[in-house]
Amino acid sequence: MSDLGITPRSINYADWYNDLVLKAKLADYSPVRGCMVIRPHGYAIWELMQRALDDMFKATGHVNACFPLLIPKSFFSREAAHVEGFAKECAIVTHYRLMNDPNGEGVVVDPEAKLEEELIIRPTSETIIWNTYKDWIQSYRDLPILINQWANVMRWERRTRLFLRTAEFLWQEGHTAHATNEEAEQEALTILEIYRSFCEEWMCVPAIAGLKTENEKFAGAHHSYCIEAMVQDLRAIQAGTSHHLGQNFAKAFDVKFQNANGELEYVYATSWGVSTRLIGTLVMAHSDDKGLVLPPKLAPIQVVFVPMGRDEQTREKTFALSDKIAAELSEAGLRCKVDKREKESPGFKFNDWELQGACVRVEIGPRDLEAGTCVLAVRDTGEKQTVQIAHACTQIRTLLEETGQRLFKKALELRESNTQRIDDWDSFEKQFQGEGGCGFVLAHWDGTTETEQTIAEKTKATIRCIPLKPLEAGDNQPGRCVLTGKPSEQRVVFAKAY
RNA sequence: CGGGGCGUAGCGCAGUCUGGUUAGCGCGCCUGCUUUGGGAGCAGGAGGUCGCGAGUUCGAAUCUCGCCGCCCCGACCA
Repeated sequence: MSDLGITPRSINYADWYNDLVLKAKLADYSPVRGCMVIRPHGYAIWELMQRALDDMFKATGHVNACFPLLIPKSFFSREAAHVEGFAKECAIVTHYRLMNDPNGEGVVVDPEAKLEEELIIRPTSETIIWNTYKDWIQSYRDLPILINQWANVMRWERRTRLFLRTAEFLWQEGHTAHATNEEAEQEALTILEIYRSFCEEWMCVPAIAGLKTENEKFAGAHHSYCIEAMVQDLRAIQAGTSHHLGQNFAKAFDVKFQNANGELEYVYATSWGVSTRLIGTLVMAHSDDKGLVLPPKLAPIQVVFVPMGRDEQTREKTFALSDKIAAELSEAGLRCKVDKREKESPGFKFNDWELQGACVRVEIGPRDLEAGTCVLAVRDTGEKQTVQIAHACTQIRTLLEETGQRLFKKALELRESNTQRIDDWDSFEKQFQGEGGCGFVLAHWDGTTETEQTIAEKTKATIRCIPLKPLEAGDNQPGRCVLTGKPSEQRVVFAKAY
C-alpha cells in the first residue's frame, strides 16, 4: 500500500492531501509559487460543479458576463475597508514591454515602458464592476442587475495549498444591484441557499449556513453569510460566501438611481462566490488512503469497466459486452469509461480507478461470459457483488444512488459526533489543545470582537459562523459567554479552520 | 515574515561527512516475446548543464562563499 505513494491520513493528513491531489492527477505545481496547473481530471470536476451551479444561478434569474482582469489601481482606494482587506495581497502590473538585456542574455523589463497608472490583477471584481454599474444604472427600471461571472482571480497569498488556497484560482463571483435593502438581503440569502443545497446535494457534504462575525466578514460588506463544512481532520472549511454589501460600494462609486417618486437613492448590492476550493473541500471530505472518493453527481467517471481476457477472442467478447452496457448507461446520462488499455493488468486498473475515484467498477472476465454475469465493485465501501448482466444497469444506478446517500450520511455522522456544546472555559480551552482539527464547538459568545480575538489567541479556534438555524433545539436559546460570562443570544460555531 | 527540510534522468532516492574510473538504484518510458479476476515476467534500449554563479584544487555532485527556488510547520487570508 505504501508503495502507492500516498501518505496514509493517520500518519499525516496534510501530506495525504497533497499526495492525493498530485497522484490522482487533479493538479500539478507550477513554475510560479502558489499557482497550479489544474489537470483534466481536476478540471472535469470543476466543469461539473460549474454546470450545476450555473444552472441554479440561471434558474434564479442571473445572467453571465465577464469583466476585465486588470483594474486601475485608483479604483481600490475608493472603499476603505475593501482596500484594507486586499491591499496586502495584490499583484501589480507596472510595465507593458520587455527588452533584450543590454548586459547579456535574456530579457528585462523595459524601463521606458512604465505605465502611467499601475494596474491591479483582480483579487475580486467589486471595484471594476461598480465602476461599470455606475454607467448602467439611472432609474429603478434598470434594477435589479443580476450578473455572475466565471473568472480567475489572484491573491498573493503568503502560504498556499493546492486548491485550498492558491495565488490564482478559478471561481464565480456574482454582483447584483437592487433598489431596496430588503431585496438585496433576499438575494444574499437566495444565493446562500443555492450554495448550501449544492454543497449537500451535489458534493454530499453537510453545510452549516450562517452569518459571519464582524471580524470575519468580507472587506467592504455590510454583513456576510457563509456555509461551513467539516472535513476528515475535523477542521472547518468555508465552502462559500454571500455578502450583503449594503450601499458601501454604491457610495464609493457614486451609483444612484431615481426611484418611482423621483428621488435619488444609492443602490443596494450583493456579491457572492465559490471557488476551486470546493474541489479541495470535496477531496478532504470523502477520500481515503486508496485515493479519491467522489460523490456520483460530481465524478467525471461514474462507472468504469474493466474487461479481462487472456486471449484475443475473450478480450473481444468482454470488450464488446462492456461497450454494450456502457452504451446503455450513457444513454441514461451516466458518465462511463471502458478501460481497454492492453498493457496494464486488471489489478493495476482496479487500483488506478480507485485512485481516480470512479464510483462503481464493473469487472467482466471469462467466468462472467460463461455465467452471464458481471462483478460490481463499489468505490467507497470496497464491496463487490456478482449480478446477472440483465440486471447490471439497474443495479449500477442503485449503487450510485446509494453511494451519494451514504457519503452524505457518513460526513454528517462525522460532523455530529465531533460537534459538542461547551459552556465552561476550561473545557473549551482543553478541547482545542490538540494538534490540527478539533471538531466544532457550539458555545455562547458575548458578541464582541475583543472576546472573539482573545479566544482565537488562546485556542486558535475562530468563530466560523453564527448559524441561521439551530443545529439542535436549544442552540438558539440565550446563555452566557464561554469566556466572559456576559449574556449571549445564541450558540455560535467555533473551530480551527482552513 | 520567523522555524525546519529539500534541490542529482519524467517521478522517488543513494552518492556529499572523508574530492579521484565512464554519476548509480528503483519506478516510469521505448522495443520484442510471454502475460491478464487486486499494482505481471524476461531480454534489450533511450534518457543527466548533479538548482544557479563565483572560488579552492592537477581534479568538485562532493569543500568555501554568494544567490535562487520549492515543500512543510507557525503568524495573516476564499
